[in-house]
Amino acid sequence: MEDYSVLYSYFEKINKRQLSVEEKLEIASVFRKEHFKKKELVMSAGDTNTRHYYIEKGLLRMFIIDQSGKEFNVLFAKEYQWLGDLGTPAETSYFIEALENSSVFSVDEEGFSKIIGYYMDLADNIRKSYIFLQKRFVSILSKTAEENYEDLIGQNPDLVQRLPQYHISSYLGVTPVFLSKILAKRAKKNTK
Amino acid sequence: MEDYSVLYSYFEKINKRQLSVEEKLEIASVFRKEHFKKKELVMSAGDTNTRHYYIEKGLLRMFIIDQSGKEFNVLFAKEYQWLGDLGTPAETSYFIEALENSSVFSVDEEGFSKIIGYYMDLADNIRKSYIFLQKRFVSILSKTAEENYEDLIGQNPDLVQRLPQYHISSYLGVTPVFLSKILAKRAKKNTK
DNA sequence: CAGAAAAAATAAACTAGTTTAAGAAAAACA
DNA sequence: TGTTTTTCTTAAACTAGTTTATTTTTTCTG
Repeated sequence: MEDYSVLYSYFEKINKRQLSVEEKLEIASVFRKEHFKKKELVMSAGDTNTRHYYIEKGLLRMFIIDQSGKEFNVLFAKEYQWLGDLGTPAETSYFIEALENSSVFSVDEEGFSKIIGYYMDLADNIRKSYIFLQKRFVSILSKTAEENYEDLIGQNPDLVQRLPQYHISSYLGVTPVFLSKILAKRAKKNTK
Repeated sequence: MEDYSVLYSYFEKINKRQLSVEEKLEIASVFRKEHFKKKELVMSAGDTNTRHYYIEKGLLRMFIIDQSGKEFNVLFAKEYQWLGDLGTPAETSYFIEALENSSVFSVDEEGFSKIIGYYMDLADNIRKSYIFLQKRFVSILSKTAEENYEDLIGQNPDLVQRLPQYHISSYLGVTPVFLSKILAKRAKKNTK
């Protein structure tokens, strides 16, 4: 029997009270625990009815592949964060890949609305994602790659540690080569 | 007495039935009809409890001003479209400005949830905005400004007519000078 | 319709970021 | 632990896009 305690804790936290045995049973009945190995694909463009994932452990990325075949990282998600295509059940244009061996609780759209609806405002959830993306959008367009890197390291120092550089560069919208240049410049500054 | 017929039609359309007199009265009681002259500011960064706008006539832009003082157009909205900061009631970081003399129906967050809730799924609305923004984000990062211009003209030919070039350039994330270059190149191609 | 103001075009010098390629360092693995 | 694979660095030539400034064109207004 899989351990659902992290998931229960999550709901107890947002709900600010203990869960009853019945509630736990219901949660366990709609969520499925899944394990993904590093490099394993969780979902692919073209999939319909994609699931939502609450991450127990690990690190994943959501990305797209554009017409020219280039990958572009839209976002990263780690322990205790949600990840999924909010556009479901429509056909997704995103891929999700595990960057570390990860364990997640997954739920389909139906279960998501049902269970999440009890505890949190779904609209509010999407709203937050929207606001996050808007900020990221403006930031990437209005700042230089160097400034955006500084912001990222300021806000998510651990992510920078855990991710290979070429994933960060893709997140920042620049080539790995250019990010490497930025880092070289940065390193020089810091020794001086 | 202001004319609310465009607003009623909107609700009748999404609702797929006629509205009763009582329903119309309720709508009229929560929505306020407002007129904005070209260049007039509808909302400003720092405002809280911003309103939602359903546009009867005209064209507006939502934009931010970054740290360096540069403006950046996030989106345009015209007749029969909704516009507003989905993050309300929190302090907004956006400005909205009328680009043409415009008339709109405005409603506060409370009225929005109340009335809109009857007819449409609010979450779904935000979800759509989110998906739109995600597409735009990826498109701007993965394509050249020239490709993005072609996309825009393909999808919104009228907008390109109605907007001054420098607003389009800001929407595309480039300078007006560079957009002008793109257009010159385009014009040459089309005469050849 | 003239004059003023706003918007667009053009030019030239510049910089942020790309591309390709090759070697160095680090990580994974057997 | 040595070997293979993956990741990172560096270099050099290039391109997309910026900046500043000037001129031309278009739009607005009295």
